[in-house]
Amino acid sequence: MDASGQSPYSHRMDATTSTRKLGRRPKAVGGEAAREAILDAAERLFAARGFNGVTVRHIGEAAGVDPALAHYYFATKRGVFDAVFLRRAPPLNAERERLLDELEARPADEVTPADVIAAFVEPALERWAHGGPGWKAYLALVAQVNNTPEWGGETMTRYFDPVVHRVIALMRRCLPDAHDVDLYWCYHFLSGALTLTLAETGRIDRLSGGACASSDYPAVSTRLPEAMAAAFVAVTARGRASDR
Amino acid sequence: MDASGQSPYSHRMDATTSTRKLGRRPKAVGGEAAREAILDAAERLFAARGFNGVTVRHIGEAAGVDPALAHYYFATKRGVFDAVFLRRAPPLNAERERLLDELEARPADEVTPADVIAAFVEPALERWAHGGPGWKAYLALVAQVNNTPEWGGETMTRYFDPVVHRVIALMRRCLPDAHDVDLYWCYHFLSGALTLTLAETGRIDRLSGGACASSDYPAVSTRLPEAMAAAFVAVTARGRASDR
DNA sequence: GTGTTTTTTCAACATGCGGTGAAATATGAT
DNA sequence: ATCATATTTCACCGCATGTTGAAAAAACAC
Repeated sequence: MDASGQSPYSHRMDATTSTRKLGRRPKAVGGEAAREAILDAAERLFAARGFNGVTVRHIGEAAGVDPALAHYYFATKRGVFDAVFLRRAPPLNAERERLLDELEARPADEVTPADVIAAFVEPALERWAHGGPGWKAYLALVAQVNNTPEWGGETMTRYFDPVVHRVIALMRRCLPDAHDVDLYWCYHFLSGALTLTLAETGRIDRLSGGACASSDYPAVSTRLPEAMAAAFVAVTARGRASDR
Repeated sequence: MDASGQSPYSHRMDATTSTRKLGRRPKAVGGEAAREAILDAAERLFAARGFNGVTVRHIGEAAGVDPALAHYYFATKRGVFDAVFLRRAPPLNAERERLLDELEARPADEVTPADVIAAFVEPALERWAHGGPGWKAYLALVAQVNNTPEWGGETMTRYFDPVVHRVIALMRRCLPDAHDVDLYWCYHFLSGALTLTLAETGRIDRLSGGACASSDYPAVSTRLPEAMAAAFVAVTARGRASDR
């Protein structure tokens, strides 16, 4: 379709270091700025209204940019969405891996289920609370995708399964008698509790008559690991007669 | 706009009893059949692809009906959605209320947190497992709305808050030392775990390599109340120094 | 049958959609 | 300045959208 030498759509995470020196690829700072503006706007809009509730024109307008630029950089609307989803996954997972490394280095009897859960949820919760509106929108988007039938499950699998497998493995280590099926189901419950929190629908605010706030990071940070650790312990405590 | 005597869009839950007798309103059985066909098709499509992922033409085609009929019966696409959401809420909540009545009639020390949770989740899980594809789609739709920012929280509040307040009240009765804030947050986690289950994304199937199935009703029914009851107990066990 | 009302079909509307391709502009090397 | 490339703008395409109003068909009362 395009006869130009360089195909435009590519994830260039590099080139940010040498923006002003010469080299064979100057690339332009203006280009990257527009690209990021599109991603930021799309991130916020997709999180608020879902993939089908947003148009390329909305994104362009919100980013202060011609809508056709979205196609120039990402080829298609779905390409914009994928780029949004991809952008913040590596740093988030990297910190999760780092915390899991620390736990793995400790003796097994010095690691509690709450520690493992905290290593999984805390990197997300911390960015959700203190990472700025971009992270907040991104995590709400992840939460939304996690609860979307059909392609939701597959998308989450692709981006987040490796770290989850490590969480399960660590949990297995500190709950040696647990059946794997129980561990998977408990992770499933944990995942649901976490993603509903990140979605920040405001329902708990209304339900509690203002006693609780959807955005209350300390309230979640102290209760979620405690609650779900108890869930893991209770469910895996005894041999189970039924199923499998 | 319309000069005819009877405005067409109205929730007529009556008239089903006297369909064949005379009276001033014969109403027609064909009409109700088409109406239900539209709701069934819309239910399935909205659950699978979300409000904005479905068109009125899709609904008409899936229902085997002219798309304009959707406007004849429900005035607008949003009207179809609201009618879908409304249709199955009363029977679901009615059974929840019935089970909560039973628990309320029992002495407080004979009701466990797991009982209260089961009274809340079991009516949903049972229909999800054995209620047929209509209920399955409906519950997936509820799950999706529950995790939708902005209007998701408000919609859920309107339809489901009364029964949730009764759940909290019963939980307060069997955990007398609990702080209300802790109860609300634990309900929030429970709600997240339940709705992710009902969304049935298939993620746990992939994650577990087939050891777990998203649609495994006994697996959920035995574990979810147990897990979340332990969460309630653990979080509310002690006086909490932080927040509030 | 006639007449009335409800239900269904059909064609069309204004608008907005994702996407395209060429022209215009900016950028930087030589 | 000149040229090549990267970026941005703009007009436009074909198509799908929600919705409408009038006509046709069916259902029913008499």
